[in-house]
Amino acid sequence: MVELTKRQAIEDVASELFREHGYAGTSIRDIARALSVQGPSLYAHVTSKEDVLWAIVDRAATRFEVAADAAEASADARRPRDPSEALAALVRAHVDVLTSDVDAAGVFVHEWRALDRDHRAQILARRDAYEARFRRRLEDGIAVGVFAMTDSAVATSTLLSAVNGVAGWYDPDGRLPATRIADHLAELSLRMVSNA
Amino acid sequence: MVELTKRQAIEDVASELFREHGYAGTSIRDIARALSVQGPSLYAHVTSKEDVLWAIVDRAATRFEVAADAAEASADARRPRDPSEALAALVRAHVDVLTSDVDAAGVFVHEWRALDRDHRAQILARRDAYEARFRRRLEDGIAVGVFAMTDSAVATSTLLSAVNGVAGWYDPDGRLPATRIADHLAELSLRMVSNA
DNA sequence: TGCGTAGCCTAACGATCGTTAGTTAGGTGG
DNA sequence: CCACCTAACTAACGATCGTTAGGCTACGCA
Repeated sequence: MVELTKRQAIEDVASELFREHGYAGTSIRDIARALSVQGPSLYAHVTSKEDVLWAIVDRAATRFEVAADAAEASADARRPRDPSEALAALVRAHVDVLTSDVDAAGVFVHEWRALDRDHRAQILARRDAYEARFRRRLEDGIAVGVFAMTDSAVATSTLLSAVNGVAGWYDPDGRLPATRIADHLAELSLRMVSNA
Repeated sequence: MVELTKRQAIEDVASELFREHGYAGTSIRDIARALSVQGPSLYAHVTSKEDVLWAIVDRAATRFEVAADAAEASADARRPRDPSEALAALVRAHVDVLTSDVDAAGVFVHEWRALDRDHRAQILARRDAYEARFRRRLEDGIAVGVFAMTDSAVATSTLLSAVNGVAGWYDPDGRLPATRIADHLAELSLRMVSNA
């Protein structure tokens, strides 16, 4: 076991199981079994099953937000007012986070519905804010003339669906290294919205 | 009740619930309650819960396949050996099927993991064959020089993730009619893979 | 009028769910 | 050596799961 704390080990194995079988399709005892422990033993480290889901989703969301902060800051410093550069940086950052922990990212993308009302509302608001970053860059590009699309809202959703799709097939031991995939997705994303 | 048979009514309401809460997160009694009926009453029309999921997924898969058949035949008849035309037709057909029954399509896209071994293997094989149609058109386009991309496998997966994303936000009563969305997705898809 | 039968009902089965309570074993510091 | 604490354990709770069995009711047709 490479984890520092038992709590972290629980979240890691829960991420894997939640991603494979879904939150509702995974029992506390399933998680415990993967850790060679009896079900009720987990409650020494965890207050509820939903608490585990929330920890995973919250952490993943934060990692996406922090990576996007860094990407935008660096892109704006390197080439100010260049929407292509900014969008490419956002996409690469997103794919980096995604590939660095596919399980947690997959849970973040697909299992937020299972959160309770408050947590779900909270995560939806953050997801909206995150999407708005991408849309803003698209609209900057339209204003400058480097991007063109029929509807920026549809394009934003489609772009994020495209990049999130990586969580569905990325394999850490696969043919393509993560950086190559990030570059590729940035290329596809840019072409998708670029003017002519 | 607009459905012809009770069985169809069950599948319709099950599609909605499976899409919203997932297969594992939906009980037989949940489905029955939505039909104002007691849980066990459903077993007069259904042999198991998995049987309902399989009916929904199988039917959705068939609708995608049939629509793709028609789209490719018509595109090849109208403009033979035009990969752009063929790809656009495939994308439009896909989005048409998706928007004509978002619930069933959403279940097909996300809940196939919950199928039992045989059904899951069956659906994965058909999904691979379906994806291969898109990839073939991409590679045709590369050969002719109208398309260009680093990796056709990655581009195919990304393209299908992008169009499947529509299932996540499409609203029949929303701002955009389905045909407009299909056109838009075709536009974005074509630009994503087109050569310069 | 009588008979099938279609479609629902209630009762109940064993299994499993998330979770609580109380207990035990093993290691650490005085 | 003993007190303590950590982290696991077993037992059990009420609820709910998918599913089976058997009965009641209302309608179609002779």
